Amino acid sequence: MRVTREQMAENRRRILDAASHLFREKGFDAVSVVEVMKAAGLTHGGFYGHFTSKDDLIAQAIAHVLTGDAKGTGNLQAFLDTYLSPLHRDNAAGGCPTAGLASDIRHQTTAARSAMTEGVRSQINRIGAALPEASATEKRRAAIGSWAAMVGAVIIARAIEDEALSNEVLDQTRAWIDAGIGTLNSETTSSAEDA
Amino acid sequence: MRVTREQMAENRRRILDAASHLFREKGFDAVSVVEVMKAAGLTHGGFYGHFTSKDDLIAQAIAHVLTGDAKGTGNLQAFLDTYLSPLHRDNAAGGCPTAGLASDIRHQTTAARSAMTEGVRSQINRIGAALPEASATEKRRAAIGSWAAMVGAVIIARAIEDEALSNEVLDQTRAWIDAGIGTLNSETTSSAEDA
DNA sequence: TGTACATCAGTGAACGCGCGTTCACTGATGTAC
DNA sequence: TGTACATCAGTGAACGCGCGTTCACTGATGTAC
Repeated sequence: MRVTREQMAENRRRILDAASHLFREKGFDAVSVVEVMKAAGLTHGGFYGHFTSKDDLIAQAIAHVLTGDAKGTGNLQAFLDTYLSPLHRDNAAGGCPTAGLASDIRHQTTAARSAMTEGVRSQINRIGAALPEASATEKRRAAIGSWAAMVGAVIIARAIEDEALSNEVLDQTRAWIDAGIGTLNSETTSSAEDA
Repeated sequence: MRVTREQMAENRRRILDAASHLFREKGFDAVSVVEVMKAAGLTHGGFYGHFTSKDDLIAQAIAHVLTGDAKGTGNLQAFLDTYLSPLHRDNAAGGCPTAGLASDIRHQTTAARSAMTEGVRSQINRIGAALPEASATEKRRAAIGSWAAMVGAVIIARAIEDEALSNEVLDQTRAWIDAGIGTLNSETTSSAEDA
C-alpha cells in the first residue's frame, strides 16, 4: 500500500533512528533487518526499497547519528559529567556512537568506516574548542587524550559486572581528566611564555 | 580416533588459543565454532567434548587469555610504548583482550563478564604498581585514568581509516598520559606534605 | 611383558533455526486529462 | 474540480545459506589379567 512521499521520508528516518539505537545497544551483527524494521513499525520486505543492503543501512545509520549529533560540548564540565555518568553507561542505545560502535566497526565496509572517521575527527575538534585557553598543540593533545580516556572508561564501565568498580572507573577517569586539564591551564601560560 | 590424555589437553589448549585470537580479531559473534576448530586443526564435531556450548567457550577463552597474560607491565614506559604502538593497533588478534573484547562482552553470559571483570581489576592493579611513587589514592586514579585512555585510544585508532589520524590518536594519547604521570610525580610530594 | 577388550576423543553427516535477500502482489498515491 | 489509471511503498511468503548443536560411528588408547 503506497504511502505519501512525506510518509516515506519519515519511515526512512524512523528506520535509521531505530537502527542507530539498536546497533549501539547490541552491535551490528546482533541486530537483524527484521528487528530494525519491526522497531520502525514496518515489515521487513520494504527494507530494500530504502537501502541496498544491511551494510548500506549500517553506513547510513552511522552517518545519520553523527549528523543528528549536533550536541554542543560547549560547556566542557557539563559534557564530562554527562559522558562519564552511570546514566550514559547504562544507556548505550541513546549514547555516544563512538563508545557504542567503535569496536564493532573494524570489519565493516569502507563507507561505514569513513563515516566513523569523520565522526571521530569532528568530536576531537569539538572537545578541543571547548578546552580552556592553551596553545593549539596543547589543546589538540588534551582533546585527544581526554576523549580517548572518556571512550575507554565508558567501554570498560559497560563491560564489567561489579557496579562499584564500574562507578569507580567513571569517577576516577573524570578526576584524572580534570587534573590533566587543570595542569593544562597553568602550563599554558608558561609554555606560551616559552614561545 | 581416540588420542592420548596429553594430546587431548593440548588440543583443548589449542582450541582456547585459537578462540582467543579469533575472538579478539573478529568479535564473538563473527567467529563460528567450525572456524575455531579448524584453526585448532580439528573438526567441529569434537567441540562438545571439550565445551558445553559456544558461550562456555567464550567464558573459558577469556579466562584463558587473562591467565596467560602474565606480562609484567613492570617498566611502565615500555608498556606504554608497546600498548600505544601501530603494531598493537594492527594486531588485535594477539593484543590486549580488554581493547579487543570489552565492547563485545556486554551481552555475553555472566561467566564471561565475571572473567572480564577480574581482568580489568588486575590490570588496574598492575598499572598502579608500575607507577612512580605517589599516594595510593593518586596511584589508583592515575592507573584507572591512564588505562582508560590507553584502551580508548587503541579502540579509536582501530576504528578509523585515516592512518595519519589513527597514528596521531596513539601518539597524542601517549603524550597526554606522560604529562599526567609527570604531574603526578611532582604533585605527589606536595600532596604528601598536605597530609 | 603380552593379549583382549572396554573406553572415549575425534569424525563428519544431519538437524532445526534465523539470517539477509527476493519477489509477486496490494492498494493508496500522484498525475494526466 | 472530477475521473481514470499508472505508479510504487509496503506486505508477507519463500529462497538459499551458515549457524550452533546432535549423534552414530571409528579406531587408537588405556586397562585388566
